[in-house]
Amino acid sequence: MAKIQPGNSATKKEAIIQKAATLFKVKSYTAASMRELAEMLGVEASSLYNHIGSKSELLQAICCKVVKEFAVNLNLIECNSTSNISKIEAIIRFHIRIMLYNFDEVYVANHEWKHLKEPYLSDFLNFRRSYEKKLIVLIESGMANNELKIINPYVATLTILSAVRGLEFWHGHKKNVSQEVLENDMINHLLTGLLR
Amino acid sequence: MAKIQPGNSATKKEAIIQKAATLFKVKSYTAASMRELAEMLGVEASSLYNHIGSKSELLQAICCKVVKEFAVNLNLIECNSTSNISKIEAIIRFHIRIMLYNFDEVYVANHEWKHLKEPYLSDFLNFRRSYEKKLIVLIESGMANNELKIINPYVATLTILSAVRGLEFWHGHKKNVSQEVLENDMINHLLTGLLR
DNA sequence: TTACAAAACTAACGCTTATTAGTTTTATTG
DNA sequence: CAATAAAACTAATAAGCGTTAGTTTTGTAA
Repeated sequence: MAKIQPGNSATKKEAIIQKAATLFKVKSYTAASMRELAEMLGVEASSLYNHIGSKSELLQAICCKVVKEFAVNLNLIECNSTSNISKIEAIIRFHIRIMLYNFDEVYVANHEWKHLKEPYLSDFLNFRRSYEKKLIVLIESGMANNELKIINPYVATLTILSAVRGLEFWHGHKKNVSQEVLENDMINHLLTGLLR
Repeated sequence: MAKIQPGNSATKKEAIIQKAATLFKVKSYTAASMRELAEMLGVEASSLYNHIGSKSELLQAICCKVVKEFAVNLNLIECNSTSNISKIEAIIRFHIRIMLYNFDEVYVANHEWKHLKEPYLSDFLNFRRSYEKKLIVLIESGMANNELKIINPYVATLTILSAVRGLEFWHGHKKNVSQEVLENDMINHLLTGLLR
């Protein structure tokens, strides 16, 4: 009869959510079982239900937490940064850092949101749409005042968001590239291009 | 007692694989059931086993087909293109086109490879690693002869591959952006940057 | 020490899963 | 028309799933 140790997390529920994120990342949401999750925590599956409501609640908690972190940060950047370019820079840096410090949860939100139930699924997709839209506006504004060259703003946004999303692949290889090089070179690439 | 119609596919097995790709894309591999797949084809689940060996064989077929298409194309580009820059251009164009014409299969390969069984899982990961490595070498070569500016070649490769991988999001919005604009602007962005 | 609440346990429920076996229908060929 | 092969069917299997009910243990505070 082992007990769930909150560990770094504040509550036992948070400890379960954190372990769930790790499990869902490795096995995917549908393939992961509550019995496996319980084993990671050293208890029986049914014991989890003293702390959580359901499996899908775990996914909701993970995705919701990630959404909040992106929302808070984008708001911060919109208020504090000056030029459009510096805002784009700050966004890229944030994506790299959240990938470093909250990898499991961000990965699960990016890959498993499909299995959210309503209304959480709609909420999640609406947030993503609005996040993308804000970036498009940012880039359009940068084009309007001659900071940026004229290309399709949706394509530019897609390129930037996809590039930072792809940082999940960097996570396995990070020993070869420092965080500073990654941030600076990716910003350099996306802003000034690869051509000499 | 409906029959499986090969439709555009050559054989009935290929028809099943194509429908499986669509189903796995929408529901994910683990959440998709053979009963659902059978329903899409208008037969009972057990009837599928007259044509295929197992569920996981379907995933293998999808991933294997995608790997082959990328392998063949990269080989073609390496032989026929001249400068490193034109090779990179050709690779980006190919990724955009395969996303347009083989979306379901590429999507499934990108998202569900995790559920491949050995040795197919190792084969898939090895291919991806070697594909990435070839791009790194391409970029290093471009830097060596002053075509490209000096940034970390792994970061540049990650940025490019992630950007084209992110084209899965374009698939839902493609009505607003033509294929030509997408190809040209993404190449423009990745090669010459966003800055004016 | 007693009382109470938190959180673990065991056992089971009803359901879904991929897959197999055995049978029947359909289509093709001699 | 008869024979054969392809491909459908029905029915059942064993395993695993999330979750619940009821019970027992554990830790805390009066």
